[in-house]
Amino acid sequence: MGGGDVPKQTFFNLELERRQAIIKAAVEEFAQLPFEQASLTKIVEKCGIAKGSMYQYFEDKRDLYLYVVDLAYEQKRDYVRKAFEKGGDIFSVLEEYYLESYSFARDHPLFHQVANKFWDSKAEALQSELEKGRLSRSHDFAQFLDDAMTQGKVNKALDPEAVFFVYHAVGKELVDHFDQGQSAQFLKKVLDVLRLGLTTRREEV
Amino acid sequence: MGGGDVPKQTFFNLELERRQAIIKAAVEEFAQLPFEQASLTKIVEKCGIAKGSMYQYFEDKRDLYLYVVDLAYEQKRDYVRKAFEKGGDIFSVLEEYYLESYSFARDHPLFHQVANKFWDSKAEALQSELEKGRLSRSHDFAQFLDDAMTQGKVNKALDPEAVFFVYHAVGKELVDHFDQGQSAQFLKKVLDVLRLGLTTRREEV
DNA sequence: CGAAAAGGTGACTAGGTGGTCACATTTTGG
DNA sequence: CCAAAATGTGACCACCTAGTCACCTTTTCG
Repeated sequence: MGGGDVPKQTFFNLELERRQAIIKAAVEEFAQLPFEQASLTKIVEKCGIAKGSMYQYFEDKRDLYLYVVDLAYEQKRDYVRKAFEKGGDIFSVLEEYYLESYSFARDHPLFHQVANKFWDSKAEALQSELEKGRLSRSHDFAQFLDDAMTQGKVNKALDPEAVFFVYHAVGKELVDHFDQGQSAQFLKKVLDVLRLGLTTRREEV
Repeated sequence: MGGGDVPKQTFFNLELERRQAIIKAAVEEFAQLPFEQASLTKIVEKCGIAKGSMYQYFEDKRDLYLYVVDLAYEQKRDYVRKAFEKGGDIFSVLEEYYLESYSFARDHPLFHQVANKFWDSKAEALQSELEKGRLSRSHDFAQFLDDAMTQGKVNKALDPEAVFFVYHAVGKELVDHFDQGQSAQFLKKVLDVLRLGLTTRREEV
């Protein structure tokens, strides 16, 4: 989630307390509403600074938003990184990945909502950022899947693009529903559906 | 998608031409922007009627919106119905279903966008309508899946809720991407992933 | 000390929104 | 034919938005 212009230097010169108050208010607002509907006015009111001050720290609303989204993904990376470090086959890595995402959502619900809502943004001003994020994700997964297919872990007859498509869809839906208390049990069952497929297998797995 | 208050009688007393102009303008607006961001002012300007007139025909913005969404789903039903009439096993019905959805999106791109955007609505005023729609969908699918499992077409070891979850996620993503020119070929491949699962099968299918 | 630079401010602008209402026009029907 | 009912209208209301800028305060530093 590469930021655009990121905050100006003045923002980092701020006392910690003030900086944190701004971040807190912004995170709360952007967790509740998508970019287009979130209100900068409400943010400055919530953290008690003047409207004009905000424009000393950030170029505009988009700049503040992308900074907050960046913060959220920084936090999230600390969690999901563990899944890749542990290693194992593609299925155990994916399970670990979603388990870590789940922990992140539980430990940092506001950051989780911010990160998640980001992908639904329709605003013109965000489309290039979204495209960047999507490309980097699909590239990472393609690499990962390619290895698993070469190793014979994943059915070579499948279309890699279609596999990515399915995983992307299910992953997004999973993460979307973390707020609403989806259990780790259920996560396992969803991944089973993907692993095994719908039709009954004659072999034992 | 049961409407709320539906249009007032005055709307149906209107000359066809005027009524169609209103529908056309509303569909165009709601196809482009989600409910919250769509502008009633722009709609009345586009179809050349007075703001006040709109409130003679509809209770409010939500009422007009739900009417348009209803129209879209009426059209869509005419397409997807064919999938169920044809019969066949669960896999062929689902393939037919998405093929029909695809045709609908191609024939009525604006209606398709309206129907699709509906599910992303975050507005408080629409949540009860959304819940209604979701419940009726999941009920229909549950029935369908239950039969397929009883007949042994679908692996009985899978969790039905997890299967629904996966199908719902993938279905939504498929339909979302119809605008961007997804081919029938690709659709088949995505359904293959669901049918067969990721891990290689020892038996031939 | 004092001047210049940096930081803070909130009233203000311009532009939107959904919804209303007193009034004008048209249609209906006794 | 005329009154009453139905319909059409757009200026207007209250409320919101992102962003600006002239002015004030604080900090820096020669």
